[in-house]
Amino acid sequence: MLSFSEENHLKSIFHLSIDQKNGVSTNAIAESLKTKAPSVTDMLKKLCDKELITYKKYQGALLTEYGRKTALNIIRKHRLWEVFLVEKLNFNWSEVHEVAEQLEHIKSQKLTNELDKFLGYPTKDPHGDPIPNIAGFIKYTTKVLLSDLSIGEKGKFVGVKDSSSAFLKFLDKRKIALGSNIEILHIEDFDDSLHIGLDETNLSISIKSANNIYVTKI
Amino acid sequence: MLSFSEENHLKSIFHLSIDQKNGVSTNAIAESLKTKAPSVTDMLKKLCDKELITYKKYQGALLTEYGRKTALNIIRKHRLWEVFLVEKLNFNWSEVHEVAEQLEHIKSQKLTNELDKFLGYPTKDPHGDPIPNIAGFIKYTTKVLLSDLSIGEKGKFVGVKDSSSAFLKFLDKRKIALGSNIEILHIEDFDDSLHIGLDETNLSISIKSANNIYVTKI
DNA sequence: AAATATTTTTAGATTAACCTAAAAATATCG
DNA sequence: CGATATTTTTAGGTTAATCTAAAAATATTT
Repeated sequence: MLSFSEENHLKSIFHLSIDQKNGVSTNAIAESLKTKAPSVTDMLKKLCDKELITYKKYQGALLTEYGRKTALNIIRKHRLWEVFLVEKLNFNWSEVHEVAEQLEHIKSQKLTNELDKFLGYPTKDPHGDPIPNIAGFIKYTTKVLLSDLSIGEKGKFVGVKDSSSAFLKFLDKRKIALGSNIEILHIEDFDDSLHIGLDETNLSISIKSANNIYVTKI
Repeated sequence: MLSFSEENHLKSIFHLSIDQKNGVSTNAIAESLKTKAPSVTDMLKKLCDKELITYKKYQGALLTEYGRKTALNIIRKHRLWEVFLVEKLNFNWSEVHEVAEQLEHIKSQKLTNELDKFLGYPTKDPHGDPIPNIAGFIKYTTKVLLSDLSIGEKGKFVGVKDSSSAFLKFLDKRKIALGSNIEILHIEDFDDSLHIGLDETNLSISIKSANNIYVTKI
């Protein structure tokens, strides 16, 4: 039975592995968990003993297949709870993360699978991130950053990169919601800001925002 | 912010206070939490510092008003989650306790209150125990043990005293469910076992079982 | 490639939540 | 009521998860 801290480290390693072929660095994990490097080193040794990761001194951490499955199960729970909070309990997508961080640690296979069934086997969480199925399989959809589109191209808003509360509220205010259709109308030369067509209206967003918005080309 | 252990101690003190006018004893708490007396002594000092209980050496623990409200909030969450598990996720009443023990520690006022709303503001959990409302108010119903009824008296099954999984499964097997109408037909002299009329059928149960079944007289 | 900078690990402390063994206080019983 | 039993506390130890400071290894830069 894993502790909350062990689970959080695994999850962190999983997320940091995505854009990283080699081992995940001690410092990166420490930063993502808001702890210090020595604490992470201790934990890496423990996770290695439990065969959840492979770890050699100074070489960073890599998930084993067992560790990967374990991490995916935690992420599955996190995202299912997020769906529950938004669809059944009137939470906004900007306020689910903190609560899901707690709920993801509840241990009960039956709970997870019944929740999945109750929600109708959702494949995406409220931020557009894919939900691993019971076997740990993730259905990725090809998506690009809004900032990668050229003038005249159109995309459908399918997810956010940084799902911080502040950014999600920013999107709410501008009525940019998952599923919105976005067309690049113009790119400002001097600050790279984008003029976009959003469903029926037009607006302007910064390059920083465009770097946080995932779309599928249409 | 209270730790899980602090919350569990509070809950234990609350439950043990029910049939106890004086302070709750260290040993009783230790037994209910499956820890040892010295661990409880440590925790009582801490809870006293936090003004959740009053505690004098050798005198046992008494909840303050603040401690009582805090304990009731944990119990409220526990019982709401039990309702959720049974009504929405197909759990049996004999398997909800363990999971609710975890879920009761999730910290989010909004979650608790939205869950309450989602469930239609239930007043009883699946074992017939009352659910405190948001203000910590509990609506007690007058109930007696089945073993307190005399021959010829009738009662409606409204709750269990010991809600151990084994006892709940025993009730399931005999189709004794919350809401069942029970009539005392005969009491066996030599072992105090009861012959009862249950809805349309008759059966015999031990005095030990009758001591675990709450009914309202009808 | 040597010097410097950065990262990571080791060493040793701290805190929370538990424990055992023994001492102290309270309760019970003849 | 005094002896004995029980309960509770104290004293001191353990483990998990954190920390700081310093040492060691790796990476970068000139």
